[in-house]
Amino acid sequence: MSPKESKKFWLMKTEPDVFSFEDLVNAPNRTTHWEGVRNYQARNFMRDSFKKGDQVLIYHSNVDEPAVFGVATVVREGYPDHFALDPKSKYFDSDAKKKGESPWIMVDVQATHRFKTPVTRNQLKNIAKAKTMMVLQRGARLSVQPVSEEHFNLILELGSPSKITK
DNA sequence: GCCAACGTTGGC
DNA sequence: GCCAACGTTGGC
Repeated sequence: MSPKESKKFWLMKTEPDVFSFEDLVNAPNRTTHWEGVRNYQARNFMRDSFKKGDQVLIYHSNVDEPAVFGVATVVREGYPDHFALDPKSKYFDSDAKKKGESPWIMVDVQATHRFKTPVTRNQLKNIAKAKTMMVLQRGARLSVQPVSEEHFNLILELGSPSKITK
């Protein structure tokens, strides 16, 4: 991939009932493996394009007030999501089990900055420069998506990030 | 809770 | 390969 095509900024959705930004902050070393992505396009981003040091906006979906809560960084690049092979996991994939290997990919991310003010979807919808963000488009279900540097910086300004030091 | 939009599956 | 049926996502 040429440098021009490489992406440095991403957005990842999570349902906070399942795993919230604070869960990430409270995880050992503020780091977790981002398992359970079961969409090919999202997987391909993690497999082919995620690089160490890339920055990721963490977005809460499927809640009353969807919003970006903070920033994480990629600390381990794509590797097989073995939860697909574990019958006890909610992310079990019986086809993968039959083949004996997982076609799914996860990455490790570490929380770096918490927003003093989460940047809400409603807020973004009212900002002209943000309207083209993928996450705001109607029917945009992709759970891992690229974000332009401009949009990333805009959201950082809006969120007043503070570095997490604990 | 509703339902539009989307991705996947499978019959043909 | 088409496309209807189905299951899921996720905003509202």
